[in-house]
Amino acid sequence: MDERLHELIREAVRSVPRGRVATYGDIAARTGASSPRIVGKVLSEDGHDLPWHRVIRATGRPAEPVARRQLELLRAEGVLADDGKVDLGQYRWR
DNA sequence: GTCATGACACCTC
DNA sequence: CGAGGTGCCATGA
Repeated sequence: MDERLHELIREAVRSVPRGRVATYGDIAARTGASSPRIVGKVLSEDGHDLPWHRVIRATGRPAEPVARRQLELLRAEGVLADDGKVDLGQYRWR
């Protein structure tokens, strides 16, 4: 794994504004990651100190393993989820 | 080298 | 809108 890319991804996640969200694909495209999967890997391994809850899947639903906690954190920032699904059209970053 | 796994995305039906 | 199949790529056995 390229360390520079690793840092770029962390930086991109850090740059997501409070009250907004981004998809794994968005972060991947913005950082040049070869695949959205890489983003998920970085978050799971080294995302504990990042606003990881602002990164969700393209469907608007958070990743399964942390879905419950993620929705709470988002709700605390003003990102409302309709039946576990975030309105990307409204909250998607840039 | 092959095979399986996973905080994913996209296309079809 | 959803379910299923396919593509994707780093990692570890």
